[in-house]
Amino acid sequence: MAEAAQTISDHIHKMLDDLTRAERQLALSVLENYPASGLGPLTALAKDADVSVPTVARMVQKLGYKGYPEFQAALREELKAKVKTPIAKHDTWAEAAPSGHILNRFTEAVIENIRLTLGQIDPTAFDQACDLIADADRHLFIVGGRITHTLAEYLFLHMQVIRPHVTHVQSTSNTWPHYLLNAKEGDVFVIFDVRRYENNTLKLAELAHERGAKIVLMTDQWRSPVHQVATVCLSNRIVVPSAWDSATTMMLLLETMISSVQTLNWTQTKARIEGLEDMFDQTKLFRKFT
Amino acid sequence: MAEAAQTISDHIHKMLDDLTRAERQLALSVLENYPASGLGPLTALAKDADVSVPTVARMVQKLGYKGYPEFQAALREELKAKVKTPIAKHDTWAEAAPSGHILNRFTEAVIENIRLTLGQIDPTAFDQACDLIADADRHLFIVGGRITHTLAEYLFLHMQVIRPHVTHVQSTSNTWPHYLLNAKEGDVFVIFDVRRYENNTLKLAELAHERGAKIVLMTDQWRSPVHQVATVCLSNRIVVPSAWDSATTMMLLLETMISSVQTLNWTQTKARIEGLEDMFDQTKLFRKFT
DNA sequence: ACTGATCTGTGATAAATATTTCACAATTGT
DNA sequence: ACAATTGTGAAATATTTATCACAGATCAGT
Repeated sequence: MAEAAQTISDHIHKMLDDLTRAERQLALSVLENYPASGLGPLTALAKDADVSVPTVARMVQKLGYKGYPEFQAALREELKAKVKTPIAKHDTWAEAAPSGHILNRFTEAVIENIRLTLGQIDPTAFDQACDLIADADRHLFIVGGRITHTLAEYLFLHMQVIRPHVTHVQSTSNTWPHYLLNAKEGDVFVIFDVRRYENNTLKLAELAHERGAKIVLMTDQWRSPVHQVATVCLSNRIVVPSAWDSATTMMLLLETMISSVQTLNWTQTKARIEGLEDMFDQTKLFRKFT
Repeated sequence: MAEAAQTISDHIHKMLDDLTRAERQLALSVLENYPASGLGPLTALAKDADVSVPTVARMVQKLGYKGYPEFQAALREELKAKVKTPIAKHDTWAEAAPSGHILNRFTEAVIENIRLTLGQIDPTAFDQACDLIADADRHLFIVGGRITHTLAEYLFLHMQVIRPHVTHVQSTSNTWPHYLLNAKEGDVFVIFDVRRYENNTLKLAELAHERGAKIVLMTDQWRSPVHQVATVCLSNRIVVPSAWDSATTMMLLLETMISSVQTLNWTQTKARIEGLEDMFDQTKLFRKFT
């Protein structure tokens, strides 16, 4: 046990580079629900990680143990030690960092934001927003501000794959009035607006509303003035220990929305995705992953 | 084994009265450092509790298990569940929605991603990354791919405020070689690369590495090939119930990083922020329509 | 203090499982 | 096409578990 004070989890993590693919797959599986999985029989672990028995035997030795039983014994020792420590509270997310470390403070705040945001969300409103966004008969405009335009673009990138007739508008640009000319009754605007609320965005929203468009607003807990003309308003907690606001909660909601919308018209979407993947493959834009 | 609802520890406690002296002695030893001792071999447990082997076998059956292995399996299951529990107390995040609703399923997955990502992150590496990014003497290049470029831009927007000499590079664009010409030894590249990994990004990273630049890599749990030339590699869990991967965990890490970097050179940053705010006000960039 | 019933440990053994290791084929990446 | 990796199936080995008979210990009640 020359490996000093580091946990086996650390050790495995450090060795990750020296492991081959199957071994790494196994290692990640061990870490997945650590340490329980490593305490069962070797064969069970192999099946769980979807690798062969010899692979497990090989990796354990590569990690420096004489055999699987010795590895298990080490795990048990660690578990025994860990339980004894009264700091078993899970307020440390990054276990290797002190609880006052920014990693833990920030994560704690974000989780709290998520809890509060989700706790007061109206599932009906959420579903309604998804329905609107999924409806390919409506042109979809996605509007972001100075900071939020990255979120808007994230949504745009995905919607572009899922459905036709999507436009990304930046409210800080002076070209958005041109886009608005094309908007007709029943079209949908997804608008991002958090403090400090932007006048451009409000103006855009009002004009869109006048033209009979539906508005889905993604805002913060104090709600942008846009909410007065919004059909659906989803408000997020965004306060974190930082000089900035957090977009993480909104990102979560956004991705949930993307997942939901995609499910809603999967049949129509599937072909689009496959076509796109083919095109990417053909142009070799990406490297095939395995 | 109908006692599904309660923990094995509880169960043992309850049975304590029905046990004989040696069995009780054994049971207490099991509870002593629970559950580690029960996960080793039967003989070890017997010796540990200072009872005989048959006593262990007898007690296990008295507890209602078919044999010692089954008892161990139950312990492992409980351990597995327990590790997850600190967060799982929020069975339903969106209280108004059924637990099967996508809002709850998705959030559950993201929280799990966060837990796993933070759990295996190396705070030293994280701090090192922050130090590199905070160092105004090094030019900072931020590189994103097709999807990740929104994250890259999010980082860029903030870094632009916090420090000078920041450049946003899109690896999918064919203009990035021009940026690379300006990179000199000691400069820092923050590179985003998740599956499916992009060849352009890898090429860019390799060239940057050759020029002596430091590379901070934000990638997924399988790690982009860029990690071979990276100074710091931060890997994130990204799997969610969706056709796409989740960027939420990475966003969290990113914002934590921004917060940390900003704190590191706050004195230098403060003036920049104030100056910028003034400029926004003066140019009325956001008030055109008031 | 005695008795009888119950509990417990010993040592041995058979049965069951788990581990380790082969050689070789299939697969993968370069 | 070559080298490295990985899986397969099997067999040998090692370990663990379950159980037995029996002897000693314990204890309650007389």
